[in-house]
Amino acid sequence: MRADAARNRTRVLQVAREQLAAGDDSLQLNAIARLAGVGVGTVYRHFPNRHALREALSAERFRELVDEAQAAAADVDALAGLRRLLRFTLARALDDSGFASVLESANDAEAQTSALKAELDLAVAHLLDRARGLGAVRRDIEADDVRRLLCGVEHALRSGACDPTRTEVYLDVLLEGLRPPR
Amino acid sequence: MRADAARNRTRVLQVAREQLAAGDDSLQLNAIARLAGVGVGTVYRHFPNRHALREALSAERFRELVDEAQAAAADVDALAGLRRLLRFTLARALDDSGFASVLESANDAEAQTSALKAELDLAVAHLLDRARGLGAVRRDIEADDVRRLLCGVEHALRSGACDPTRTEVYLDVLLEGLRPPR
Amino acid sequence: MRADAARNRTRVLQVAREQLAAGDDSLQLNAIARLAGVGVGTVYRHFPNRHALREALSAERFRELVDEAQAAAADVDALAGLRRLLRFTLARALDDSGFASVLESANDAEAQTSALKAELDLAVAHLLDRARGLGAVRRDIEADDVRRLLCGVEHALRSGACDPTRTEVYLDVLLEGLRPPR
Amino acid sequence: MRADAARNRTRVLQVAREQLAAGDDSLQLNAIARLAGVGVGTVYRHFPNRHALREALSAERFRELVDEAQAAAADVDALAGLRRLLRFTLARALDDSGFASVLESANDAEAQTSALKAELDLAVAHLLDRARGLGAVRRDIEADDVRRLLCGVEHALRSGACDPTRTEVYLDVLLEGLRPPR
DNA sequence: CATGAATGAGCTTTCATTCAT
DNA sequence: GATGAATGAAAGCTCATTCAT
Repeated sequence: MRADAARNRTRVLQVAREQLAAGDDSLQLNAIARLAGVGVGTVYRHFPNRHALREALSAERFRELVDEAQAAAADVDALAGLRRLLRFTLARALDDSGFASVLESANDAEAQTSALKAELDLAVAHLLDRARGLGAVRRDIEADDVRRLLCGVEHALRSGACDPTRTEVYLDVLLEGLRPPR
Repeated sequence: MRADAARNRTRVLQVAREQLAAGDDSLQLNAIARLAGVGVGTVYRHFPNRHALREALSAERFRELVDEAQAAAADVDALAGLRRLLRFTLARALDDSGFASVLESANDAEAQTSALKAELDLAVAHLLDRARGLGAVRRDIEADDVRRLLCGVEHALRSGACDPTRTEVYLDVLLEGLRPPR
Repeated sequence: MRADAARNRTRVLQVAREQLAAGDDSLQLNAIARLAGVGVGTVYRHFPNRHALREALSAERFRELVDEAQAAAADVDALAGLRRLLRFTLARALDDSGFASVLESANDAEAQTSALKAELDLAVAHLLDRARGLGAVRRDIEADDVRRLLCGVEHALRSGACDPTRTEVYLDVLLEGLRPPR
Repeated sequence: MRADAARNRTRVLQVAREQLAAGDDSLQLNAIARLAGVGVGTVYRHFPNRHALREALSAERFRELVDEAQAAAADVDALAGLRRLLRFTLARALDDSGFASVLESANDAEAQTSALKAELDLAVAHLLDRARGLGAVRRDIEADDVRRLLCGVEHALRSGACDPTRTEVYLDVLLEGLRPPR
């Protein structure tokens, strides 16, 4: 990538982050372009739509999530690792709706996002396999399902007053639900 | 309500339904007004925003859901009733995203919707109470939680290819998750 | 027209005039909207394109031209009237390129412009008829031709350094050319 | 000029001609570059703007016009030569708006164009001188004026439905107008 | 209360031009 | 000199919402 393009890309991401920090989730590409001192065309070239921008904004945190998942997969106690990973992911998704939407979307704008998602699902698949060995996870659930269900829980938590006790309860419901039926 | 007002309201709802049936979920108030041969202002008077319109469109089906919930609450087998009710609700929400959004929203536009929701939650509360007596539902879950979690599951199902087997699995995960932890 | 619409229309025209006075012939609808404190949509609603705006800006001066043409048609000396009218029109067209483009265009955006043009051509037709009676105008030339040829002369004058003596010469060439061939 | 530069220049001109032949008068430098398999920068190096490209595209036909003018200047019947030359030029300008714009412009992009124009004006000046001797052209008209007035006539013909009879009439008006006033 | 023209913010595309490589 | 990705100004459309009539 050309140096000036990289510079502009960085400025755009920086401004977008400032907007989010200021409590504006709308990520209006026009406004961002103006604030970044850049033409709209430049923003659209780098990020063809809002979702692509969200993906770029989430890339770093997604990388961290993948690391976390890999650590969890290597945990001695698979069940504890699973619980910790889901709690970690849920907290992050609740904190950052952009991140949640990237995690949930079935249509990635950037190949890098799909790659990260694949890496995540791979680590989670290992984790699930080991947990299954302990009788802690049912047979008909894959990494993909866990990701989707977790986003569902995040959704359920968002729809209503933010109540920290609900977070723990819903997370527990999910973990119990993942166990093989009695 | 004046006779012409009632007529207009009916026409608007009818056109909105036609639009949805034609596969257009956008419910653009301008377009609906035009197709209904009515001013935009008239549409806005009856339905201050898209969500209010969705509520009106869902009222009938919501009423049916409440009936179903009351029947389930009266079922001899509370657990079977719960499962049947959740499956019924999920099917409806998956079939009709407007209905799903009304079911999920914490901010009702119309008092009637809130009333229906209260009636629903009341019936579900009874059902849960009885199920709890059978050891089939954990203590820290209310009717409200069930509604939100079900919407979460609906969300999880939507995010990805429509796969009927997933519907049953996710529903099962939810029901298992609702049971008291082992 | 609604009072607010009329107000906005007026403001837009006023700003457009200011822009022209400031030497900016580009008539950018976005810029005008901004300066007029009005949305772009409003400008586009009133004036679907730049040409429509030019027509509106020229309406008054076009009306004056029609009056002048009617006066010329009533002149005792038809030939003098014709010469005076052509000189008047040419001066105006050279002074105001927007006016010239409205005068020349075959595709009017507003019906009012077409009406004015018809009125102009009617007056000129009378004038030509009388001049023909004096042997001062050839048979195969209509009012429409005179208007187009005058715009051609304006064009010829514009293409090159502005030289007042050329104006008189070219005008004379046109008037001599309109006479019946010897 | 380097061999590859010459090759590129040729390819660009060829593609531009194909575009014009296909009815696209916009001569978009980006599109032409793409179709020519060449960078935009290369097109801009050869032709700093659209007008420069038009001049290059017209060079050959302009050369032919100059030849025609020199032939006319050598014609025994100066008046017939003048008429023939004007008719020839007008036909060419009407057929090719790019050619017309090059003929008309007061600001040539390429020195070669200015040279051709000078050569043209010289031949026309001779022709006019001889015609003046026959009393067929007024004193206050130069070759430059004839070129501009002819472009004016072309303009007048373009503004309106294409009507071959008008071409002859307007041309006649011009020739009559060029004669000394009675 | 009904009406719908009017409003204007926002979005996205286009394209002439620049400039880093 | 060649290259073409990158730039950003401008254009003009869409549509939710308002408000004069």
